[in-house]
Amino acid sequence: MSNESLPEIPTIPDYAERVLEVAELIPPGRVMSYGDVAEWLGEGGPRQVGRAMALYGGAVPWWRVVRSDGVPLVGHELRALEHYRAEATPLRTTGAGEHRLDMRRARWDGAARTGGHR
DNA sequence: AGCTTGACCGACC
DNA sequence: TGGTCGGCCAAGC
Repeated sequence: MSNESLPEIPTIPDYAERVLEVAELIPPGRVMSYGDVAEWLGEGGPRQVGRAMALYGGAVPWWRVVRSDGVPLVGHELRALEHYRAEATPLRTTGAGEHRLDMRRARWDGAARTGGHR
């Protein structure tokens, strides 16, 4: 018998939960692309990771999971850039004066290594 | 069952 | 540097 007075507990799909875990592993000042996360996870694809982040990413460092071209999350550019500046994440300025992540330097592959070093 | 949509990606031009 | 195109894979309608 379910107690109808209890608050509804949002259930997070298992896959999404794994995505969130990976997001939490990314060290400050570094980022992973949606595709990187999917690849490391060995399941799903970039779009699945994107969906998971869109729906449940609010509780984790969402700004460290980005598009592979380094464009800050649309709709949250301000907040994201604030974090990047605070974490000293490598940025680059485009000709139009827009800030984008310098993926060459900011991309983190540490999680892809089993052991350890670089 | 089929079509559209999405916090995507890589190749091309 | 920047725009377009096709592919991708699951969720919604």
